[in-house]
Amino acid sequence: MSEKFIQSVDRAIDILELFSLAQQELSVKEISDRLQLSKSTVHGLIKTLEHRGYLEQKPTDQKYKLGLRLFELGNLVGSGMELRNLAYPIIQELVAKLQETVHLVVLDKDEVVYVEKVEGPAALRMYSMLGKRAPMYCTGVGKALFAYLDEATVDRILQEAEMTAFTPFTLTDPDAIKQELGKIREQGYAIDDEEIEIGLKCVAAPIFNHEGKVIASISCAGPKHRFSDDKMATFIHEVKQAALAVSRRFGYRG
Amino acid sequence: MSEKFIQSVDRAIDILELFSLAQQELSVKEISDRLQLSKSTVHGLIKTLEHRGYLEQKPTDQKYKLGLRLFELGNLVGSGMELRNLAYPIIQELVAKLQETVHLVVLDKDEVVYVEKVEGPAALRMYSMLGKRAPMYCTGVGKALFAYLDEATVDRILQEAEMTAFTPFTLTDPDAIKQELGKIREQGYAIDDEEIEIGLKCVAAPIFNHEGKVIASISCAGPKHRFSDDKMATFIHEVKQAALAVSRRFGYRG
DNA sequence: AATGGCGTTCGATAATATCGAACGAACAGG
DNA sequence: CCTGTTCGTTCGATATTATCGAACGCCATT
Repeated sequence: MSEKFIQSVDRAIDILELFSLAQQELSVKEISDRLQLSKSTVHGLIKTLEHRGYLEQKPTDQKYKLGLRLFELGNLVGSGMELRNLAYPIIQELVAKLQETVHLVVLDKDEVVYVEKVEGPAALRMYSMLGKRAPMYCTGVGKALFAYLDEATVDRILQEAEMTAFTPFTLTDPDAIKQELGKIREQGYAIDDEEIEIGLKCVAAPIFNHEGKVIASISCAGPKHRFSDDKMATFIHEVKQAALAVSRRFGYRG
Repeated sequence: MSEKFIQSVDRAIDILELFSLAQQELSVKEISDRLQLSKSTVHGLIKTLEHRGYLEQKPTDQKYKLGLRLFELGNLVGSGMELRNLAYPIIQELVAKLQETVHLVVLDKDEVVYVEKVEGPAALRMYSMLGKRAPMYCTGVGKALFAYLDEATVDRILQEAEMTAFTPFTLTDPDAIKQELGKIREQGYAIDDEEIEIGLKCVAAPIFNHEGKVIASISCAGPKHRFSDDKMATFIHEVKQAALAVSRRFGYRG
C-alpha cells in the first residue's frame, strides 16, 4: 500500500511531459488516450494546470499547449545557476576569441544537459537548444565529462546506455569508448569529429569544482571545415584555458 | 463537493512557486510552515516532484531547490514560441544597428513578460531576466502594448492594477496614463524616461498580428545618458521599423 | 547523556480523485 | 435540415488515495 508518490501530481507531470517541440499542442482526447486515463480525470488535471498558467487553451481549436509559467520558472532555474553566472563572462570571451559557438553543459541522470550557449558570428550555425539533453558517449562535451567520472560510474553508464551509431564515426563499442576516455584524460580535452552529426566538429574540456570533481564541460563547436588543423591547436588551447578558468572560480586548484 | 481543481496538483505547484531568485532553497519544514500543511503531506509532494526532476535535494543540508527538468520544459516553451523565432533575427539586427539592448515582451494576465533579450555591447547594462514580469503602466514595452488594447480592457486594468510610483516620474494617475496612451497611439511608439528606475530610458513599439491585434512589443533600453536627443530620432525610427517588420511576418498589413 | 530540530516513515481515517455516463456544442455528410 | 459523430465539459457515486498526527532515527548542540 501507500504508493510512494502522489498519483495526481505524477499524472499532471505526465501531461506536461507529453508536449515537445514536435508536439506543441494536444487535445484532451489525445492526452487521455496516450496516458490511458479517462477524459474526466485528464480534464481535471488540465484545468488545474491551466488555472495556474502551466497550460494554455487555444481559443481557436480548444487544444492545449504549455503555458508561460513554465517559461518563467525555467528561466528562474537558469538564472539561479551558480555555474552559469560564473562561467558566462569566460564563455563570452572565448566566443570573441574563437568566433565559434560555445556551449556549457552539466551532467544529469547519465546525460548532458545544455545550460548555456553563446553563438558565434558565422551564419552557418550548429543547431542547439538550451535544456536539450544529449548522450555522453558521442558528444564532445559528453566525453569530456565522462572521462573524469569514477570508473564504476563509467562502467554502469556504458552498460545501461543503449548506444546508437548516429554516424559512421560514432563509437559504440564500450572498450573503444573506454580507451578514448583514457586518451582524453591524458590530453585534458575531448574532440568530437562527426560522431553525432556529419559535418559537425567540436573541442571540449571538463570543468571541476573545489574537490576536483568534474561538474560540467564546455565546448566550441561548428562546421568541420572551419576546424582546420592549424586552427585546432588554438581551439584546444583556448577551450582548455577557459575551462580551467571556470574551474578556478569554483575553487579548483590545478 | 467537487472542488474545481485537483488539490494535490495545486499544492505541488504552490511548492514550486515558493522558490524565487531570492529564495533558491527551502527545507521541508519551511515549506510546510509557509503552506500550512503537515510535514508528511509536503514530504509526499516533494518526493514526487524530486523523483520527476522538478526538485532536487542538496546532499549537504537536505534542503530542496528547483530541478533541471523545469529548465528543460521552460526552454521548450521558449523555443516553441513562434513570436520568438520570427522576431529573433530582426532583433539581432536592431541590436547591431543601435548598440543597445533590445527586449521582446508579450502580454499575459495584465502584465508584460520578457520573452527575449539580446544584449548590446556596452558594459553598463540594464538588468533584466527572461521570464520576468513587469507592470504595463510604467515600462516602455508595457505602455506600447497597453496603448493598443481595447478601451474596456485598458479601463479594467487601470482599475485593478495597484499603481506604485517607482520613481518621481512614474505616472500613477489613471487619467494621466490614458492621455499618455493616446499620445503613444498618435506617435506609434512609447518612451519610458526613468518611470520604473532612475537612470533608465527606453524606446518601445508595438507588434501586431494579421488581425491588427497587438500581441507583443519590443524596446531598446539603456542608461539615460546614452539616449541623447540626437540619437533618439534614430532609436525611434529603427525600433518602429523593427516592430513593423516583425508585425509583417505575422501577416500584419499596415 | 540529554535535548531539540529535522527529514522521514507509518497507519488509520476521511476526504478526494477517479471513472463512466451523460450533456451540449461543433462539425460533416447525406 | 436532419443525423451521426466527435470532442470538451459536467455530474454524482464509489473506492481509491491523499492527508494528518504520531513516532522513529539521525545529527548537532548543550
